[in-house]
Amino acid sequence: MDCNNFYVSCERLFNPKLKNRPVIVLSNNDGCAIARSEEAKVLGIEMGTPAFTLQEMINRDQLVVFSSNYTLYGDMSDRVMKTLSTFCSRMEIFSIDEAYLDLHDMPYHDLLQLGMRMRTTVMRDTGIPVSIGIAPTKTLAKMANRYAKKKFRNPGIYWAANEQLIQEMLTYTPVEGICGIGPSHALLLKKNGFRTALDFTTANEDWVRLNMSVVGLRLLNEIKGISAMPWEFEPPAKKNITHSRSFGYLLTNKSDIAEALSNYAANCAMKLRQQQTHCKEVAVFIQTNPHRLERPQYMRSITIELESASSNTSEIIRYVMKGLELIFKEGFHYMKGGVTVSDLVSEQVLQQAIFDQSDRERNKQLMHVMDEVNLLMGKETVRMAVQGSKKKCRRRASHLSRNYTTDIQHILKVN
DNA sequence: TCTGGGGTCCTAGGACCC
DNA sequence: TCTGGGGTCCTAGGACCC
Repeated sequence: MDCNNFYVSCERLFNPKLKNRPVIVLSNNDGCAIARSEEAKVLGIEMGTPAFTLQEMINRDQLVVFSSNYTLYGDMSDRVMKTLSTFCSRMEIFSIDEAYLDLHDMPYHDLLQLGMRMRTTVMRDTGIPVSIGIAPTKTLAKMANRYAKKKFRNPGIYWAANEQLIQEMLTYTPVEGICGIGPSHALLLKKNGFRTALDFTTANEDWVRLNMSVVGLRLLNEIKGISAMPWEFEPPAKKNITHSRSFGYLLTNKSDIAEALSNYAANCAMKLRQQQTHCKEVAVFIQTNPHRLERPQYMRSITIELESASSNTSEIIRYVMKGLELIFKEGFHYMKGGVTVSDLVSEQVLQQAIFDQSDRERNKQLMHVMDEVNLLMGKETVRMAVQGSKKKCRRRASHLSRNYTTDIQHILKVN
């Protein structure tokens, strides 16, 4: 199952006038287009088109544009997933707008009918249009989903129920349309005479292993109908957590960058606590604008090992500041920076460093109180001094919609 | 002025061990 | 004719996903 133009669909839901109009949703900082309505696709707007190149269309009212509103999309995603899970408990949520359902043991003879019911129920209960592909393996199911979108838009569903229907789909799908084949492998395959997914099924296994590693081999099996991707019904714990952003403006002062990075660090620390892990490594990077080749470029990152694993906001900020000291160079216009925490360990199996003097239990309570207050009063009510004031938040989002489903102040009023 | 952010997995090669 | 063999761990870089 895959939601159609998900972010755009969420925005339209609360703004029905946007039906049949070209609509796009922009990335963070209103940088580029990351979701497009069908009408916007027809206008030729590609994924990743920089927003400033679309300004004229927006001014002439030919295009409606939104900043991304992840509070809204996240909540709508929960609703879609909950609705789907009433049909089948063996469900793997793959991304904010996609899920795999294991229909293997479903007591249905006609899976097409089941799929139709899922679609209409999700539409009725959440208002989000979805497409469904049904096939023997995950990769084929995903392909069936794309095939449904392209060729069977109206029912929005494709069931590759037998060899012949699978073959039709494989013939139609070019190699780059296989999920898992990116631009570089697509090029390689085409150079070697494999144009469609059906061509790929005839590829020699040793050749695939050699040129595309075990990942390619797995893919080959999957499109031959042999399942090679295990199910993950529980979301696995994250192995890294990154928070990185364009600053919104070019920064030259170390203190401004420090403020931004400490906010990113605080976010990482909060996510660590949410999944009950600590990190043993902190990495920081800063970079200038790579699109401005005429200006001096600088980009550096550094990874620092912690003395003992931590999820403490002030401690992680301290390491990030230390990293910044080491990599910052005067005289550049910095555009973007980020913090990654890695080498994560579960809170339970913590080992304290021998010379670690800090009062762990007390700090833990402090963090707990901070998280509770922030949960109750809104994100970032309690902050570390180095994070600066919330008002100075530089994120650009000039076309933000309301949090219709999560904030009582934002709820729609009906006259 | 202006071009996103957050992940995962795999491989080759080096360092190191007995 | 010929230099031992068999491992593990780490890292950087590549490829891919939404």
